[in-house]
Amino acid sequence: MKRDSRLSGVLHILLHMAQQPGPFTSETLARAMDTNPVVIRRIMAGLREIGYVRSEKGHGGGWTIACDLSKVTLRDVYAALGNPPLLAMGNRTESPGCLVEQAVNAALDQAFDDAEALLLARLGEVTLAMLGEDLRKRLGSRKIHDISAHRA
Amino acid sequence: MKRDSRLSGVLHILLHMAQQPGPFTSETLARAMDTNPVVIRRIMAGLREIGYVRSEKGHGGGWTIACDLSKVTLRDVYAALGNPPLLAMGNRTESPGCLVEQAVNAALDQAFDDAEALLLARLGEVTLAMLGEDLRKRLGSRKIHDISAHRA
DNA sequence: TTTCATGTAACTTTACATGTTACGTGATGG
DNA sequence: CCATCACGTAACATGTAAAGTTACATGAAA
Repeated sequence: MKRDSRLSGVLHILLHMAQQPGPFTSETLARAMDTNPVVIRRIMAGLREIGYVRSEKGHGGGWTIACDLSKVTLRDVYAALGNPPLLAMGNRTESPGCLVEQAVNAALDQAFDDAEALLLARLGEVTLAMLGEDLRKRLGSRKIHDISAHRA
Repeated sequence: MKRDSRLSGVLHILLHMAQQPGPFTSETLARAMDTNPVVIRRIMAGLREIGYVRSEKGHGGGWTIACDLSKVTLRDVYAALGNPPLLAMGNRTESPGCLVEQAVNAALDQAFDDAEALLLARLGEVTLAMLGEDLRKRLGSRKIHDISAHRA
């Protein structure tokens, strides 16, 4: 299975956007992320519906952050993506008639559920603002990289 | 990505085998698991190498449990499968030059690593013998299902 | 020496994230 | 008003990995 990197991707985008005034076109963001504009629009669609970002068409259009970064957690962003599966493993059959399989599922589900809960809790502890803070530390004296400067 | 169900599958097999004396052919196990004999051999291969099960060719051959069920944990079985990925999500780039992506990775890795560690710990707490105990409770008065009875 | 059962390679199928192409919608600016 | 820009979205292509299938070799038992 290919690993789902949408959460990683969308956070990358948001953090870039938070570093300088927008709006940003899908085209610009795609160049910075080394991917396709349509992919950007796809993973941003959920955030737009919830209102974390806004998008404008036409000249001077593009994407803009429309939320309080200190109020939105990584878990919120994950939810905006539609809560995709977190674990790469699962049960063979979800509601088996076989008692043996029921026993196996019960044991695995306990471990799986615990791990999922912890992961979601951890994501819920980190806000986008905290991510931005951490980035600022990493930047140190270095100048911020203007993603709009990328030209084909 | 399709969900990996090998751990679920191999546990199902082991638990079935623990309920009655062997050996069991891949054919028989495949029928009970509603899958293909080759799939059985594949997921059992790792367990054989470590010595949790043995396999014999020819007449009267098949698979036999060759370990102390109270000594082998679900984590051990998982390891025997080759430690496949646990999480369905990951970072876009593992060693990014972009500082923004580094900040994102750092935040996500912390959550990911914690969740993986917890999952492995939970799997390490459960032995195959404990699974068998749980199964016996679920069986209650019911008679055990003889998987060898399946006939095409 | 025939039959049975595993061992394994090679191929097909399925599922899903990602990438790409094409075209529609609406906003801006001349 | 119409050409351009940028998003919205459907449709299709690609890459990857698990699961399923076929084929055949190896070795043990009757």
